Amino acid sequence: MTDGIQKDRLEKLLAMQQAGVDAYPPRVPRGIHIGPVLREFDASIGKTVTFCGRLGQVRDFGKLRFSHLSDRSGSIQVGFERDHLPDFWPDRKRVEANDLVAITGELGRTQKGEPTLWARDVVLASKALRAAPEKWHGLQDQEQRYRQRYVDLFASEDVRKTFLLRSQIVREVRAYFDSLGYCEVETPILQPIFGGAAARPFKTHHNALDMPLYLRIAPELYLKRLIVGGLERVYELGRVFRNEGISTRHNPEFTMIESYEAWADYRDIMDRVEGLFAHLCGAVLDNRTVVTFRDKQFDLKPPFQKASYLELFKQHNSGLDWFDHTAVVQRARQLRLPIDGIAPHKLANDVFEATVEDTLQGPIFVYDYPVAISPLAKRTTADPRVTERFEFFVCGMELGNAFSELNDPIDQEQRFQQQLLHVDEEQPSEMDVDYVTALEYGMPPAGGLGIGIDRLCMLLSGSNSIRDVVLFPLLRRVEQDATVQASSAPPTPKGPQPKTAGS
RNA sequence: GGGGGCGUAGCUCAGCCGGUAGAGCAGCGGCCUUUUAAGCCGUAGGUCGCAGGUUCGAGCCCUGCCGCCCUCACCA
Repeated sequence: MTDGIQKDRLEKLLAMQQAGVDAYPPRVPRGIHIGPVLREFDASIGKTVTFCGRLGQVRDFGKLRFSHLSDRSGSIQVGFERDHLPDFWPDRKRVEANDLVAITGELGRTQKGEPTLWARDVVLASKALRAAPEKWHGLQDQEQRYRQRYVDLFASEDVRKTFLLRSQIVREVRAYFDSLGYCEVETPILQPIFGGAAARPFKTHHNALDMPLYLRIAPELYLKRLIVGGLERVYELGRVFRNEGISTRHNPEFTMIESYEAWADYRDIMDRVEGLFAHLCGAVLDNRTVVTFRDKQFDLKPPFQKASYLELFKQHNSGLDWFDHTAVVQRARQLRLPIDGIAPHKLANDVFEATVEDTLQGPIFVYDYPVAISPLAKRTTADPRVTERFEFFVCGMELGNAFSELNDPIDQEQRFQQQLLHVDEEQPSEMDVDYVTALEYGMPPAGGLGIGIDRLCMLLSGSNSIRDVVLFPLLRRVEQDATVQASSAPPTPKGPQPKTAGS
């Protein structure tokens, strides 16, 4: 722990403590936010205020010192004058960049017009024992940015802005569904049978019940039980977990919203998606509709493009029929896709993803997916091989998935049976019988929707990696420094070391 | 899991052909009451990711390992 602590800072701390200063006082004068004051600064000149925040680099002129003080809302210059700070002056060099302080002073401007808080009282709120990253370059090391997000956040205004934007997006997504009469619900994260998507789950165990459990890969099957129960419009915004690869678009735990609306079909849900984007552009992008993502511009103003899944498949595979297995295998071979042991419908979808997905600049709705890859969606009346389902894409990235929910219990049971023929790690090994039972009690026609909130945030904030919109992305654990372990647990001379909490 | 790149002072980065470990910022001492990447003078600071190997000699070459980034595969 003492590894990164700077000796000089520790010495300053000790010197102040010996002089009777509490470097970590229980409370300090509470201030007001800097940002609002700066926005109407001229009206505040001459007033005495208190600001609390983190101190920036000090510019020292002997009897005069300047620094900046930053809080969440903004940053203002602080002027320290010897003649106005008789009590603080002896400690001036012990309170330095990165320390947290509460400063009371008079608002004014310098000769060059810079808004400045002329300090009259400085209270140390918390002494920092580590230095902040260099002001000019900031924190460049990606790994350190993710592992020590707290540093990244205070060192970079852009990072702060991104996560404040995310907070706003989440709030406005909720507001949108709330405004349509949806109610927010919470369903189990620990599930005895996982379902609602195709993905490998995380497995865990409940001791008292001596029962294996899975962390949910989707809330879908529980939410539709609530539609059976008559809640009519529900959504859940929360974490799901998929035990799969990590990439710039995938984090093992991610946030998604799923919504279900009774008496609606997938066309209605398209309207919901467009409505949501319109709402978000208004509420979090100041009515901008064009965003820059991965060096391209995308106009999120509805209506979005629409294209049929099977048509797109044909277009990008020289007229190939999705259902012609022999031809699909041939094409897959041509594309050098893995073929062995892949179920026909999965292979055909692999070909779709390999040939079509990257071309979907969007925003675009891709609609009417084959039933074989849509086990929970209702068939179209025109073609029973196809379902009323759409996904929507921006920049080749899938943002969401929606369909007219299958409410025919007999069809649903058959499809579950069908899935059990191709059991792999991504499929539950048993049927969710209770879900079928729920459908047997009768579920109204309903339209459902799932949206990846992290990806939505990537798009709206222009972030290239999901890790830039997840505060603490999953990273491999690094072995703690030996000195840390030694100081946190007394060494035992023999026998195996008990594992410390968190290991 | 495959391919590519990276890891040097608290931070940002140099380091040639293998020959004493470098700069800027931050720190410390000094000067300065209008700076805002302040300036000037001085000073201190290193497990070169870890472990081996080759060599008279390794930050540099070789092998293994650890971690991160990009990319492909799987997925949303």
